[in-house]
Amino acid sequence: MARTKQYNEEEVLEKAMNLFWKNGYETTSMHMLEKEMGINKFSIYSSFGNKHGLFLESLKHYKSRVNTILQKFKKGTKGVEDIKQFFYDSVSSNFKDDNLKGCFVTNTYNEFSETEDELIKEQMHSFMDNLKSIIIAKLKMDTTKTEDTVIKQANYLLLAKHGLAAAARVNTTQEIEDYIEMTFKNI
Amino acid sequence: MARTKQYNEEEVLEKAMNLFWKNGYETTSMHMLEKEMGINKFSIYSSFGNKHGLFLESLKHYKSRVNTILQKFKKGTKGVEDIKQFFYDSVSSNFKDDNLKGCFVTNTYNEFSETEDELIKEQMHSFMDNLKSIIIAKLKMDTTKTEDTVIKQANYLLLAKHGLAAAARVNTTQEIEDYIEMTFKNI
DNA sequence: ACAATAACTAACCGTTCGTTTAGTTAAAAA
DNA sequence: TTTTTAACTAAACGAACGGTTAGTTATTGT
Repeated sequence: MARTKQYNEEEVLEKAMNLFWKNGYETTSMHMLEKEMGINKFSIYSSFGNKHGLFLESLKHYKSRVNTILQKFKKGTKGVEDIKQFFYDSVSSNFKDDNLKGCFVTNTYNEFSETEDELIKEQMHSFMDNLKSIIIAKLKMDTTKTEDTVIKQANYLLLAKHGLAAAARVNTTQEIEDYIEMTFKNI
Repeated sequence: MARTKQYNEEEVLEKAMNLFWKNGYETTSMHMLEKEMGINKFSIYSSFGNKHGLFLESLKHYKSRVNTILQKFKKGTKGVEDIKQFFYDSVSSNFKDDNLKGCFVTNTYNEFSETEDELIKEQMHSFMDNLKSIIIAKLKMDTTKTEDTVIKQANYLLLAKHGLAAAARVNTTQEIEDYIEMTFKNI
């Protein structure tokens, strides 16, 4: 063997993820990534292939990070109350260090909505489908709801979650809280 | 005087607006604008200064176009019912010619949320503030609501409208309709 | 100690970006 | 008809983009 890597791939990936999360794909340049990750282009390309590959890995890394919240959500037994708690958990990470970046998946969903990038779309759909099925499961815990009501409410909540993630970039904690409370008033 | 312009400034601005609306600011290149507007770079620069100026004019043009809907909204006398109708009016234009572009102002709001562009932010805030004051006026038509309730509901609806505009790019007519109906169940 | 090899640096690749400008064309004023 | 001047064309500008590569450095197994 030969020389060992002087950087930790997961560490620099975390930094890349934060930059992509904040600025989106197109706005983040390789130059910015070099500076933020603390390694140069050669190292980035040898570790992640290209900018697109690095972005995909950042997305996957993000998904594995939010998996903690998602697992807690899945395990809940309180139905609608779990969904509401999940909403709160999702935005709370945003207000930790003053970085209002929204949800990385939702941001990406919006930025790539007009493109034909299959790899990105696959990541988006798997995340959304998973989320939807969990929401449906929670709603069905209330056995008085009809199948039709469950579907309608699930669609509503998914859209509300989408909007919440987008709004989390620009709104205050209070506005977000009011929004969540109001959203669950009639569910 | 000398030679007359062979293009109509408002006509080419309309085309530029549609391109910016669909793709956002950064993704839209001057080359694309040349092709779409049907005039070349020189003409664009002499009429609109630069890309940023053209974008600002496109935004203003958009705002004057949606002013029709906004005036109708303002004139309404049915309170909450007017707000709901405004939500429907806002998304209906999207489904006319299969172009799911959302709301141009909201798209811009999201794209520029991390920048320091004062001119853009000014356009955003004037639009949002105006919208909020109209919503508050409509809510206050129900005199049984307390001031606190009005503010909370106004914030809720503003966020819902924001989310709706973002979702209009990716969701189906049915999902959008369900979302609006469900949104107003909580008011 | 030394050869092998992977990690590194830095300069450079071809494109495309937004913007400018030299040169040409055409319409209005004289 | 001639002069003036703005509208036009097209080529070029420097900077930045994502990506590559020749050359150097350092660590490993022998």
